[in-house]
Amino acid sequence: MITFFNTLTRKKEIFQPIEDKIVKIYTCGPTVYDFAHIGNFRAYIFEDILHRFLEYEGFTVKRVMNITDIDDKTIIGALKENISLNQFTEKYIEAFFEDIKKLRIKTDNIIFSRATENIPEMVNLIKTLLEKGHAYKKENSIYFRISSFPEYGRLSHFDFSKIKTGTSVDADEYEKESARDFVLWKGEKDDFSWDTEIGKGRPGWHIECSAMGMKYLGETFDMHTGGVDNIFPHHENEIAQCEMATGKPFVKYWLHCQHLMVNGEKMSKSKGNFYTLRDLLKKGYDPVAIRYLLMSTHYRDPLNFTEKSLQQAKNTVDRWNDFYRRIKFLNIDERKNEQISQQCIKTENIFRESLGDDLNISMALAGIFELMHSTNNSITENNINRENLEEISKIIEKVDYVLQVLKPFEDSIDAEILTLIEKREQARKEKDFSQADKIRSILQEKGIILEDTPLGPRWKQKK
RNA sequence: GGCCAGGUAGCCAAGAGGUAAGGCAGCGGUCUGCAAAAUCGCUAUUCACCGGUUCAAAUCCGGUCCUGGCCUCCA
Repeated sequence: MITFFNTLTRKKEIFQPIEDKIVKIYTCGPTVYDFAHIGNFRAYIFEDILHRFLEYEGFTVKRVMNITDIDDKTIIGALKENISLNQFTEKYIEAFFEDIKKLRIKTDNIIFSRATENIPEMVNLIKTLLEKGHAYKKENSIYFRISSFPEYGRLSHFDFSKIKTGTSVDADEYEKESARDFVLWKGEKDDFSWDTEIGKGRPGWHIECSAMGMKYLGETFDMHTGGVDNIFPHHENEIAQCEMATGKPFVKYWLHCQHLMVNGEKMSKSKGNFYTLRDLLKKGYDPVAIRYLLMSTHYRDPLNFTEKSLQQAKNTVDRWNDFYRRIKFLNIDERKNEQISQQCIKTENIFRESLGDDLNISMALAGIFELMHSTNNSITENNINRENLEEISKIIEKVDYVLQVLKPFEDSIDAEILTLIEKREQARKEKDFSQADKIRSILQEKGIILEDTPLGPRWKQKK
């Protein structure tokens, strides 16, 4: 059984996709006007875990992520640099893909959909809304008429009769019938316009996700995700647009992840308290550790980012990899340990049940640590055989499809370093420990860490 | 003001009526020529606070305090 917390009902619900074994997910993606910060990536990592877990559970996942390449910020950026919108957004799109690759966020089986490539779909949706009387034209812009959707506020659980309207009113929105009405189509006011059946202009923000979601996933689909800051107004507006246009429910499950905090405050561009992935990599942090840190707190809890936690995450990831390396290269074949075999089965069950419980990752990880613990114990007690080790590495590899913390083994090494390792072994045999230690520290400076095992020295790259 | 999330050891973090998982760091022991890795042991009578319900509460109820978010672009 899989359950997810649905923002719509504020409850954990049993997950039942509309079509058996197929899950259709729309995930809100980046606006490509700058490098994404790690708060943004927290959301993408959460979605990545969700996606990978559903695949792990045997679902076929059909997923769309939008790339918002037309909005005020991208336009301002392009104007500032005096280049075309495409030229401007292209470099941030590229950067985005570089970054998510480093964070091991999957890109296969995902449709990355650019707003600028889906203008006709948006125009069609707006046309439908106009025809049905849920939208109206004022000046050259088109607005959604909220009064025609009585359920407005269902997702955010706002009672609009009790809420004051926002104070800031956009200059091009003064003609709205009601202050809450939101723009579907912004009438032409600069060069960034499309000439369409509904007039010259460009799409509003909310319409793009609706149009692209329905284009690829249908009028009703399983899941829609994003950060909690998208609940209102973005996702609320999407529901309004889609359900008024199609007369059908838009999305079954809404999942939202909490913010990444810095010094107790939301990490955001406007506050200036953000780290980009690039900032952290420049400081020498390991992208896998960053992934681990961002995924190891439950997605619905706020996570306070500190470099100290990042260091902790790095140590944990190192331990994980040390363990994996250990069992892969261990040359031991004593008697089979039935308890370990049992525990392997148990570990996988815990992993599945925990992630199936609204992605309880702490619990899932704890299960793996228990297995590591017992395995190490069994190794010390010589109570383990090759078959056990294979069972264990199989589990570790399997869960790693979801977690993505294992690193490839270093398979090549300089001949020069190899010679140094041999020289040190020779020195140790001759009990010339000062020479041996000297070589060891030289190697360390070169980023090679030595471990002396009963079976001879083992080396690893310093991480 | 309305709505929402959260407050559990030095740090991170599970648990949601049955007597505090796990990780990191630290300390002590084993192993080692010394390290590293591994391992063993120790590290919250207590879960923001105050009442209440119960045989039993970190978990339920009432109240209080604190932090953050949304209500305007935002993952």
